[in-house]
Amino acid sequence: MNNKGVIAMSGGVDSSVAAYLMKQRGFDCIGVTMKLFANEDIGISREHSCCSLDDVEDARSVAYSLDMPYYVFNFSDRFETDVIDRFVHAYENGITPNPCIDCNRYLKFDKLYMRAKELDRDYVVTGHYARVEKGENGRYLLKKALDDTKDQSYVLYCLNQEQLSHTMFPLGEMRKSQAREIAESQGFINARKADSQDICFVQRGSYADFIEQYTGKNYPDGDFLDTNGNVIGRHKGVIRYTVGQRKGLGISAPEPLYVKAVNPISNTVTLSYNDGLYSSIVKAGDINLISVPEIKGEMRVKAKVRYRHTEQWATVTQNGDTITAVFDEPQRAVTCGQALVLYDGDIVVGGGTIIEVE
RNA sequence: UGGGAUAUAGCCAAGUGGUAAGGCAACGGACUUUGACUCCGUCACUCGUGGGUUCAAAUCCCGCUAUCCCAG
Repeated sequence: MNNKGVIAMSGGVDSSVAAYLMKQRGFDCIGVTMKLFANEDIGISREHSCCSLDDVEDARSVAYSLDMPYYVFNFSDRFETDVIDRFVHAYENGITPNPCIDCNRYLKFDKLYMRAKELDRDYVVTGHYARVEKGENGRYLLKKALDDTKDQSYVLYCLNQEQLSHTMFPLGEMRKSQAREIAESQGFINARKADSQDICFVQRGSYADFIEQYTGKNYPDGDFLDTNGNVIGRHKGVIRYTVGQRKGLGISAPEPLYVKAVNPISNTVTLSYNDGLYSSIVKAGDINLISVPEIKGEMRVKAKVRYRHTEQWATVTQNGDTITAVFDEPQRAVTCGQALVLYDGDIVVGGGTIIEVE
């Protein structure tokens, strides 16, 4: 292991501070911004995205002030195939993707990691709020950030042992406010920049508009169904709905209605009242286990079914490449395509993509 | 064209003489490095329509219109 790293710099505060901290620790780092999508030059400005080329100047400025070499890597091909296409296909199939997870899995900790190796650099460094530690059992552990209000371990559950052993998250022990203070004291141009949010490649308008533009397809109207199969209205195309959604249904009822299921085959969307949205059994596939090589028998964990979900007690079992979680309490609007991530205290046990909900 | 009932916001709906509740939907904002959820805010100078009574009418009276039901 050498002490050379590649810092993924988005142009935001966090990755800038991460770069600063690596320098403080005496690492030899270069700053890199991944160019992930095109169409930057047609006047679309995106202030709050995590990886827009508009942010390149900020990243470059910070790298310069840290006296750190800085490059832009064009990963837009890979981003299109591994993030955008997956995103689009998911919605077309009535499931709800989390593109941030794919971007981490395929871009930051795969493509970028490979590039780092080519450059004889052992570490990929990002501004994520999470921690990596070597466990007593010899495995590298992914742990929650100390600042649990900013914890991002959920979107990192895909990292395997090799990746974790070559990953550093300098902000994992830090509070967001501290990061801002450092950026401020260093005079970083982006010290007061707003936190990023929303899907970075959806420039403006809704993700559904993006999908229609991107594919050139038209997703036809169809029926809204109640839980008995009665037609109660018309939907505007299956890609515009996700389980648990309330807004935009346009149907008045005694109580708010929510999307219970999206069925692209029949081109229908089933609606129910809030009561009908709860489920206890969640099955996930395409799993990645971190703290243990496998789950033997039943394991008590806390689990999350979406990024911003407080962990809930569950009992999990593994069956090959799938895990099944039975929650102590039914969970609301568990959605296929989102990740099921398991925690043992601060430690990420592993996770997978939700493929079945009962 | 006999009888009865009902007309309040996009939808449902309270309000029977004292100056238009509430829910749903919609819209706006907050929250949030995924989609959602949630929270906060806005949303009838007006009660089918034309008259009348009254200090005061969505509320009472008369005509008209529309819709529904029962009879034919």
